[in-house]
Amino acid sequence: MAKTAPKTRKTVRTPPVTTAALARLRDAGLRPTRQRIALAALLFDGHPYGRHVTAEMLFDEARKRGARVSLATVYNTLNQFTEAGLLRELVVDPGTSHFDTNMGDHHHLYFEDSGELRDVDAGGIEIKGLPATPRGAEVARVDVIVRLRRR
Amino acid sequence: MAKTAPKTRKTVRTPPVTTAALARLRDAGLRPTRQRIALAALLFDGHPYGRHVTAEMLFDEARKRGARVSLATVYNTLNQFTEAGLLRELVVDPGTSHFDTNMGDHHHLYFEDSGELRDVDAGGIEIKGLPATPRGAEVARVDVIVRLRRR
DNA sequence: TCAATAGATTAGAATTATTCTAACTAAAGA
DNA sequence: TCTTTAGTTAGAATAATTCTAATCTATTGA
Repeated sequence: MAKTAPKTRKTVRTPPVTTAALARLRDAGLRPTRQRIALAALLFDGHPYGRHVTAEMLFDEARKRGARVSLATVYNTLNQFTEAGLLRELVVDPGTSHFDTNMGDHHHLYFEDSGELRDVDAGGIEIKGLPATPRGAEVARVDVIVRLRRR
Repeated sequence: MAKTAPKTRKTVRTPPVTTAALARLRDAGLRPTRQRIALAALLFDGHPYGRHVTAEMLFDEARKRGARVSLATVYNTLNQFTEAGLLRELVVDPGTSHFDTNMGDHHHLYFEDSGELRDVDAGGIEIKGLPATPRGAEVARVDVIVRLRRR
C-alpha cells in the first residue's frame, strides 16, 4: 500500500464532504453523524426539484454507495428529518410511507401502476367550496392527490 | 334443552337475517357466508351516512357482537368488498388503511389528533388549475384530504 | 337423493413495514 | 483528563397485512 502524505496537524478533521448536507443538519439542530451525513447527501445533493423516497429505497441506495447504515436507522433518520422540517411525509399507498424533499406548497400526481409520484405546484391551483374549518381546529395542510392509471 | 317446533319442510333454509346485507353480497357476486353476512351487516346496516373503519376496528366490533371471524378474514373481506365496489380504500394515516362505505364522489376532513374522518361531498367543490392528464393515463380519482389539528 | 368434483373461502402461519430500547458514542462540564 | 449526560444506532420486538394449505360449499352427474 502506498504511503500517504505526511500529516501537517495532529488533530483529526472531518473531511469537508457534502457541505450542503452538513449545513442542513447543523441548522436543524441534528448531530452530523456519519449515517446522517450520508443520508442527507443522498436526499438533498443534486436533486433541485425534489425526491420521493421510501425507507427501503433510501436504504438500498445507501448500501449501493457503500454507506454502513441499518434500515432501522434509515427509518429513525427519515422521521427525525420530518420532525425537523427537512422532509414531508406522504401517504399515498397502503403499506408504505413516502418522504418528499420538496417542502414548498404543492400537491401530487400518483401513477398507480408504476408507483411514480410527481409534484404539482400549489401556486396555480384553487380549491373552491371547502367547508368552513370546524371550531377549535386549524388546517394543518390540504393534500390533493390525483390518482392516475394506464389507459 | 327444549324441543323446537316441528319442521314443516325437510329442506334447511338460511334464516332471513339482515336481508339488506345479503342482497348486497348477492349483487356483488360474493357467496353469502356466515362471516361475510356478519361483516356486511356491521358495515352497512343502519349507517345511512357511511362509516370509516380499519380492519382492527371492524374485527373488535365483530368480536363484541359474538361473531366468530379471524382478523385475516376481516382483511380478506374488506379487500374483496373493495374489489367488488362495495367499499373504497382510504389512505390518510401511515400504518393503517381505512375503508369507507360511502361510494359517492366525496373528499375528507381528517382530524389528526383523534383520527376522526368526516366526509365532504364533492358536489360543492371545484378544483381549478390541475395540470392536464398525462398522455396514456386517465384519472382514476382525485383525493382531497384536509388535515386538521387542534388549535 | 347422494357422492364426487371443482372452486371459493377461511384462518393460522409467514411476511413486510415500522418502532422500541439497550448498548454505544459523542459532547459538555469539572 | 475523567465523569456525566444526552443523543444516536441497530438488533430485537411489534404491528399491519398477505399468503396458502385445509376446509367448506355449490354444482353436476349418476
